[in-house]
Amino acid sequence: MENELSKAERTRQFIIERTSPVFNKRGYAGTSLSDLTEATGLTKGSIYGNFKNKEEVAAEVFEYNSGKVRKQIQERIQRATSYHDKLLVYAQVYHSFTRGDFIPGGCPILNTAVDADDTNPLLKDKAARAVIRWKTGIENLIKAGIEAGELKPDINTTETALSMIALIEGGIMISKVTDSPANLDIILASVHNLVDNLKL
Amino acid sequence: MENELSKAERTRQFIIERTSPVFNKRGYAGTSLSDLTEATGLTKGSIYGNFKNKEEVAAEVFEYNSGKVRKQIQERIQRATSYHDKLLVYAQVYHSFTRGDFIPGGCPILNTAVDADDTNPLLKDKAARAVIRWKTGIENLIKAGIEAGELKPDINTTETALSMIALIEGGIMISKVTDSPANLDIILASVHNLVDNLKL
DNA sequence: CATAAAAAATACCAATCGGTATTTTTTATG
DNA sequence: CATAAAAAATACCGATTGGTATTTTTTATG
Repeated sequence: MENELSKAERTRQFIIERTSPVFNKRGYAGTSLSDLTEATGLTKGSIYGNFKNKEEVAAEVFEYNSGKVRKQIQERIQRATSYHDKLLVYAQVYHSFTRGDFIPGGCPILNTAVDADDTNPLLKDKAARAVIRWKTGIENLIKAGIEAGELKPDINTTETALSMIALIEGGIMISKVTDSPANLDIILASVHNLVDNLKL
Repeated sequence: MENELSKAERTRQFIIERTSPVFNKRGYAGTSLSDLTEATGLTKGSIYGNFKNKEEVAAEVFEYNSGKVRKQIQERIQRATSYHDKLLVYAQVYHSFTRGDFIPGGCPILNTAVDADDTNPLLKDKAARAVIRWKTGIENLIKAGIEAGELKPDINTTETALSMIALIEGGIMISKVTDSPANLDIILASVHNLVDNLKL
């Protein structure tokens, strides 16, 4: 085997990529094996040769989708110079997310959390870890901004982080269900304002 | 027929009440006909004698669940005297919602919106209307509070209403998936603060 | 208390569900 | 280019899906 990725690994990746919008739109119970064969052009035998079961595909699809969002955000945060601008990234990226088809079906964390919290412990745990990782990331940015003398030293970091995430996720839900990207913009303006108020 | 409610109407109501937690927890696709017969103790024939299909049960269950939440909130808002206190109700009621089993499965608007927005137009529309009704209700409270000389006259009512809803719904998602009611409390403190800042 | 209507249960349907065992095809390598 | 291993397709499984037609039971009323 000369290739950097084995055939099996490439097919796994192929299945994940092709089925990722299906799981994100239809949820775990709403996605059937025939949805997977249809999306990939492969047969059930081939899919079950590469994954243990439907749940394993869904789990890897979640990692793929949430990782895609996270990397995009991280990239923009790294490019931003001030901590204020880094935090503002969150008020900006979701604007474009909801318009184009960067992630068809919307935020995978929101979708998976709501889909799985009463039904699928594995997926629920993955969604929970994604939320906590996100929260910790924001908290660390705020703390670093405070230490850099850029942000107010008395900020409640946890409350700020949780509120930013809640605003964004709630905003995505509202804008998607009402078919109104403008509703998300309005809520993102609220996030923008919240971040502005952190400045010294 | 002497009774105020016909037998058929009583059975319909019985089916709705018994299956409401199932739909709210498992979602539309995740709820099967046998879940419905199990929850009610009735047979498929009986259920289909009272409802056109599964979708009609789910639709009425959503109205039942969301109406239950709405009525509870309306009651508390009516009891509050100032507009400030009326708005604060939103920062208070969800505290208890997430703890006890007032609505097993969490907020039906959030659940149905995320569950249905890419799959079921009927349920999506019902969830959207519930969101818009909620938003309008908050906007009207703020406007009335301004006219009463109780709140700042330059409040962006739409932004405030949408942000409150987003915070609450995002907060419910976060607290449920992380199994941490405390996370919701923290976010509700943010809602409280937001409402306080509306005061003159 | 007979009777008719309404409601619920029974019995059934084709289609699809998630999953597996086996066969065929593709792939890499000596 | 033969060969063995890996991957994909085929064929199959019992169970369950949403839904319906029919029969039985319950209910209200004259």
